[in-house]
Amino acid sequence: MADATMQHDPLAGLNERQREAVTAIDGPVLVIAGAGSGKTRVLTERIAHLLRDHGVAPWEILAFTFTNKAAREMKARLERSCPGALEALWVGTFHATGVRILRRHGGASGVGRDFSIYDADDSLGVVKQILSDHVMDAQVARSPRALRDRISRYKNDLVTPEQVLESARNRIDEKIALLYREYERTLRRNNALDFDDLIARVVELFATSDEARAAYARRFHYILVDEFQDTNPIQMAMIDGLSSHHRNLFVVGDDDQSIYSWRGARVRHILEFEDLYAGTRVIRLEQNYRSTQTILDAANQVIAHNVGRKGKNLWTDGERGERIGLIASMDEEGEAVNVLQVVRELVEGGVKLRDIAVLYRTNAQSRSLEDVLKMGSLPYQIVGGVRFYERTEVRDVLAYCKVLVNPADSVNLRRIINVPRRGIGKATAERLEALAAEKGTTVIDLVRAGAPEITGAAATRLAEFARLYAELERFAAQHVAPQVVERIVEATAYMRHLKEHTADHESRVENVEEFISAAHAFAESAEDKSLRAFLEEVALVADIDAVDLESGQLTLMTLHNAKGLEFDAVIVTGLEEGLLPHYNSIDDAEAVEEERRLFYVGMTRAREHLYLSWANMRRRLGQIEGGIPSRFLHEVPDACLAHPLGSMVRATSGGRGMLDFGGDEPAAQVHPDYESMSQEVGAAGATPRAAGASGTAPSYRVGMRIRHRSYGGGVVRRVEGSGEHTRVTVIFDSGGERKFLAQFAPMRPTR
DNA sequence: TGGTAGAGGCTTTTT
DNA sequence: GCCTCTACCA
Repeated sequence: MADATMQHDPLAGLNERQREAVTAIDGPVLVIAGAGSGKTRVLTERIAHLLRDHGVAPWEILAFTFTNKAAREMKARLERSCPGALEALWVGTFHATGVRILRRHGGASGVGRDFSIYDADDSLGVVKQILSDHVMDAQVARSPRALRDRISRYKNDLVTPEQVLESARNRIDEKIALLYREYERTLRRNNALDFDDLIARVVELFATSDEARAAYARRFHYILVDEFQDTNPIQMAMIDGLSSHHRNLFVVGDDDQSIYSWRGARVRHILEFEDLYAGTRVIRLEQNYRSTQTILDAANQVIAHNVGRKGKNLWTDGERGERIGLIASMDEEGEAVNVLQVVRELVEGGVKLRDIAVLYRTNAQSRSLEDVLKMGSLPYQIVGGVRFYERTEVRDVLAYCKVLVNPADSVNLRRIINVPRRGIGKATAERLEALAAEKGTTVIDLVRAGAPEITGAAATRLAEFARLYAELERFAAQHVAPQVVERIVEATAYMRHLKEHTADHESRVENVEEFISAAHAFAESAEDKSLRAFLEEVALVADIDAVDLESGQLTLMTLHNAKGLEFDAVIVTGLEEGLLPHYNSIDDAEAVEEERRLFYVGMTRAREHLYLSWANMRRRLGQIEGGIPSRFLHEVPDACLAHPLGSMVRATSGGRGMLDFGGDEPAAQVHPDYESMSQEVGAAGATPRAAGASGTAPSYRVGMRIRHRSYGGGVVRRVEGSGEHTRVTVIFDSGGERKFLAQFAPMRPTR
């Protein structure tokens, strides 16, 4: 063991508190880990310490992370510090771990081992199907989405349909309880589990079979939980079922970073952990290794406005650092242009593009940023928004896969039975479903059996579909995931369907191709290359899992997605009343505190440079609304700001125009003199500012020949807008057509 | 049964 | 402002 320690000492380079956390082996431990205090490191080193210095076997350890990405990274780090034998170590999200347990315990969870995993969209399909099959109160049926969310909340709070029914106070509540019950039945009939079930069924399994529970509790001697502040009751029940026996439960979290209460997470779990687990050792990590003192001071001051917290104060040995920049803009487009300008200045100042993040409260805010970025030449990646696997064309192909793996899946069968169109209309589909219900069989079995009740033209078409399905089924039985996916696309002539029936078929075809590539990529790395395994991976991936922070691109994402990440420079945008804090939270003191935590999470992502941005006007749902600078801005001490907030607010409140910051200033500073800034504002319409200090952008005319740094020569086809909003559409000699923002595009006229 | 146009909802955040 | 669903007609 001495040798092992020589190779890698898990305790080297840790501070006293971190060391204490790593070496507190037995019994419950609660680590309150402030932002940037090295909690990931503590978690990994603790596992390494258990493995190397305490003779713990890898299969005795179970660690829960918040994302698959975090799990992957933790495993990679461990592979470096203690190579080998990590196969047996369980590190994953609650959902992924739930699936692992449920696949092993097949029937115990009320579904077969080959169950489908329903995502939010599938669940919504179930709710809609129930609403259309059963005549429901108009009031109940109004919002299927809200109903689905409500069912999800019930499940996360361990509330059964029966309990909802008992506590129902009116007819509507009763109807909802019945709908919830029917939803659960439908899922079982379809041999499907939704996201919440992946954890709920494990809890149920533990409750009904003490044998199963004890087997896991005995196996996993050491349980670790990351991001503990974001666990919800059902996850807590799972943790408790696994650890109540030996009580070797190590949880790490930060009550100030609890931002998932809407998903049922309870800060209570961290605040009351000591009461739940008697004899808990509490360790606080408050030394921050990430941010400058200025950023920490600002974040500390902001979060101090919250009442419901344990209280902590982050400090650092490091530099005071530069002050926080403010970006005030006229509207969201101006904000986007200013943000791009600041990014350019940062890059000129030596910050790498991949170390810069632009954060926002809602996905919708990414649009204006993206519009501007598209026309510039900065490579960027957007995390989230319309998710890849939620696109119609991808879901269609996915639905074929799901039905092939689990033929009882009537929701997805309904999706594909007439896609591409094959003349099996709504009437026939509903007839089949009614027949199946009547006979106590499944739709697919009726299709396979040829359903004698269906006659005429519909019968012929149904027979054709049955033939197609049988062929795919035969093929799927003998081939791996990528081959099956390709076969589906081919046999259904899906690409032709896209070309004939959709307007934007080019990008749709690309998406389907990307889906096929994803299947190939999966098959290259996965051990189990089956379609079922592929579907499982697809179901559990989150957008953030795919983010490549090494890719050299600027990253745009929501504040929620930024949790756990860090960047040299962070720009938090949309700091306006109504956006941050959001409208839906503004009237509720507790909800506002969560919004403040969200802001706090955003601020503490930054290592050196932090910018806060707001706009005076913003389009929301097609309406233009006035933006009042967020109350949170006023909570940042003036001493931390590069400019007094008051002057910046006054400068923009008249709505005179977009503020422009001088390109000659060092990266961290906004324009030093707001008076001169205002003058520039007045002139902004006439003379666009070029990026950096290179003077004004060239003026473009239609027909002019240009040369672009990346795309080469081309001809100007259109010129729109004026001043810094000027957009130029260029047809390149290489064939492509592109649109640029004149002031930023690296191109010039050639004659 | 399939195509189209208009209405209506949505957007807070996601495993 | 955009997407999805519904109603109605061919």
